[in-house]
Amino acid sequence: MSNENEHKGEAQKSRDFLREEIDKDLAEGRYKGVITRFPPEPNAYLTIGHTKAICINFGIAEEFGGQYNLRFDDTNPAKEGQEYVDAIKEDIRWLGFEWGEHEYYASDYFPQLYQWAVALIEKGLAYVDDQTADEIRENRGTLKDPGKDSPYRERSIEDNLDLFARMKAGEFSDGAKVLRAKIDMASSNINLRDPVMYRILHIEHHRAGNEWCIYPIYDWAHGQSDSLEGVTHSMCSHEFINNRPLYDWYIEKLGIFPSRQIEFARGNITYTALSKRYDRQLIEEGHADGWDDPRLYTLRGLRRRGCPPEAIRRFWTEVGIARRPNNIDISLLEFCIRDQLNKTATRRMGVLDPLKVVIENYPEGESEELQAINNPEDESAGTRAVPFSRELYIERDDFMEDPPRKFFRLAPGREVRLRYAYFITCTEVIKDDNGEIVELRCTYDPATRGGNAPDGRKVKATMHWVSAQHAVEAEVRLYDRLFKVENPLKAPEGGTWTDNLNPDSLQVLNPCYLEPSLASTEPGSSCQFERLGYFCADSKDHTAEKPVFNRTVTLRDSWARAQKQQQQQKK
RNA sequence: UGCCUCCUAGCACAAUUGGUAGUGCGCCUGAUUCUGGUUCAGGAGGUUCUAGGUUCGAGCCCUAGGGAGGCAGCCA
Repeated sequence: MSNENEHKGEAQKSRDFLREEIDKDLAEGRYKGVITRFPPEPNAYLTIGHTKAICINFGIAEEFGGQYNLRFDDTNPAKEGQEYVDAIKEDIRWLGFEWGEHEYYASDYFPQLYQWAVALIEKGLAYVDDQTADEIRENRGTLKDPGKDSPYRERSIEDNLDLFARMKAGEFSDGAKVLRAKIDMASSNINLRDPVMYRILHIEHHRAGNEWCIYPIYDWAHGQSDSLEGVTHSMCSHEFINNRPLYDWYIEKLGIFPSRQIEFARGNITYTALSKRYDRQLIEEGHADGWDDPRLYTLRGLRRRGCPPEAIRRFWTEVGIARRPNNIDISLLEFCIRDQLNKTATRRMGVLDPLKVVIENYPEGESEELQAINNPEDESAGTRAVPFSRELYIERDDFMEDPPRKFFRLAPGREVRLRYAYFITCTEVIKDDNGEIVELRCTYDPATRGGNAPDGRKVKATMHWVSAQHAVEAEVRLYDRLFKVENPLKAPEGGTWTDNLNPDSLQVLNPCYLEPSLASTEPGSSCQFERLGYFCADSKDHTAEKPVFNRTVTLRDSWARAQKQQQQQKK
């Protein structure tokens, strides 16, 4: 009671216009409760772009104690299929929403839609048009100029009823006729220039089979489906704003439950090309490895990359909702991923670019186990044992022979801490004929076991390491942004958009050396490689014998940032 | 050039509906730390697209202009 806001969580963020509109509708008694829907077309895999609509529709319904429906907008059998239905359901569940019994299909409404179409014909509000697709397009006019009435516009109701019935009966070939709403060919809103309601398609539907050869167009199916389901708030992206007058027209003329469509701006994200068309091209041309390529922003790709679903939901609440065009910085998503994983991911040690270290005063052939904390942010995660021995691997860039002033890590004569283990001091650098460093000789201080010096002396760096004889060999895939420019769809002069691809978006490291506990990681699960980043055991290729990890995102790294800045200054 | 929507720090959004601008991310500084992570403290950064007008007072209302995006599938 002391602070009501504390219990509201996300909802206490200042209210966006959608929630305000719903508040108003409820207060005015326009609707008694809240029912929303997410209406995917089952013709592609979901991307992070779709999840904004899911989070808004499902999230708001949940918040208002209402109901949310998953409805497949399966009105175009030419492009749709069951495999997408299954994939979409799986992806939404992974995101964290459960629609329960409220799973619907526009195709289940085909009979009702047909009856309503007949009703509109009877009211003189719809007619069968014999014009070809080209003629219809020509007569629609342009953005500036009004359209022309179809020569078939004034057919009698009887003729229309008869023709429409025969369309349904399969008497006509694809494209021979359409049913159109009779509205206004001179409307400044092109959607109102006698929009097509039905087209003839002699194609089997993945659910309705061969029962139908006429299929409703989006505008004619969508609003009516909303109404049938009692959807109160049909929240969709901005590009449908010009369709709203038509949405309202159908509902009004039919006199059915008045669902309300409200539009919000879709979320554009820097460095991404969120569209099935572009993803498909990337896959077909081999720039990406399939719909679950970890560099893609499909939900399958994100999942395989190791992005937790909580991060995606958090991302959209951080972004907020507005009507203005936007371009969200991808680093906000990265922040959400790190923040989530920081709280939940167990810590492990893994060396990606190994440099051998021999502890000269550590007895040969011996080893011991040291206790390491699994997650400093979560005490309940407990501890584990990590083996230590005379020969170790450390990260190559944790050593510099001739370090600059602010480099705190290992260097000749310098003492650092090996995490959870000992202080070591570098005594000798061994190089090959090319002058390449191949090995370091060090000594350790047995008194610092566990990582602290009894005499209280400090070191400036703590480094991760792996015992050579106990290490597990693994492949690690370092993913980076797929594109090197913020807006990948903007082709460079004289080139195409794929010229924007980042050639270094995937770097495969092999062999990497990981602490032994990592071999038993479950495919798909995440952990932090200390000091490096968050990694995820690959859901396809990872096995105990041959571990494969994907880098989800690096840790924030102020040292790397400073380095980068220095390099840029030199230029 | 028609219609629709929009314009507030680098990015995304707020501003109790007319009372001289805040939040998160990003950036910078410092403290803490067995992760150059986390956490904490502090800081920089805005002519609220422009110009007029109404008003004691305008980010908000009015007028004009500018800019961005969407719309001409028998796709959704």
